[in-house]
Amino acid sequence: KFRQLRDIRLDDAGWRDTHTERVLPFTPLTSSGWQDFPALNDLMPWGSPGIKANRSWVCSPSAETLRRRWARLVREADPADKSALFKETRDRDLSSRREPLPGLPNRPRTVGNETDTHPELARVSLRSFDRQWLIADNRVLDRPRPDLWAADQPDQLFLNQQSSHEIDSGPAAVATHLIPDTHHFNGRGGRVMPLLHPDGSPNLPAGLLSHLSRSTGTGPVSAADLAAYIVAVTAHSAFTEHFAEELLTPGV
DNA sequence: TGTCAACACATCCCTCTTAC
DNA sequence: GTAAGAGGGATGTGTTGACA
Repeated sequence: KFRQLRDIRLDDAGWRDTHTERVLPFTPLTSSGWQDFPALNDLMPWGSPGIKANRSWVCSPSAETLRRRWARLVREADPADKSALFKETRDRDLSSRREPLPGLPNRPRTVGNETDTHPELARVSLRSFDRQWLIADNRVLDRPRPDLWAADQPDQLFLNQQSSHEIDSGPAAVATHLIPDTHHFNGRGGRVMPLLHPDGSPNLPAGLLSHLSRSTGTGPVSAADLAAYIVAVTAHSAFTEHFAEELLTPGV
């Protein structure tokens, strides 16, 4: 039923997906049925890497620990010590000014001039099945991914696939309702595909749900139904073992 | 139109831990 | 002791948007 969604042609540069115009590496034809299925990117076109703080102190299993760290940073009077505590990088330093993340309060001061000792905290998915607290502040996150924060909503579901490294065991995709870290999948990158856009509309090709509703004959198919189906098919080791050779090229 | 800063993405490197 | 994997972080390259 999905076959018509994947239409790949050969050109001078390699295999090109005619829907996304993405050039794919040469891969041999297989008898596993891999080519018969759509890529996850085809079903959920919008994706993003997860958040990347580039400093470990902003994340902890304990919210109280983060409050203590933040208060210690804000109260530090020595500029050198404050800089060391903060761990300045190319993208964030004590003088950085940033727009607030969607849905979070504005903090107009730089971290260097901050006086509020109460940080904004959020639950995030640091690794698969590893939920932790994060200081949800654009001034301390090198790659905060504002789009993901904008898409955070009660019915949201983030699917995550390994997009940059091969996998040879375990599930080929994982799901979480919390905003994932960039290394959420297995500590090695991964691409996050939200089920819903920031405006609440499904992150699916136009007409897909109605097509599935008609072709399956099971009644209305919702975005959540499709996400559950994707997880049921891909998020277990049997899928990875069956398509082990194909998964040497990252992407599900 | 050119410059610059911010951002996106991928990749590489270093350190530490764990298994053998 | 050594190799492999995991985790954290730096950085190269390209894109985009603001602004002079």
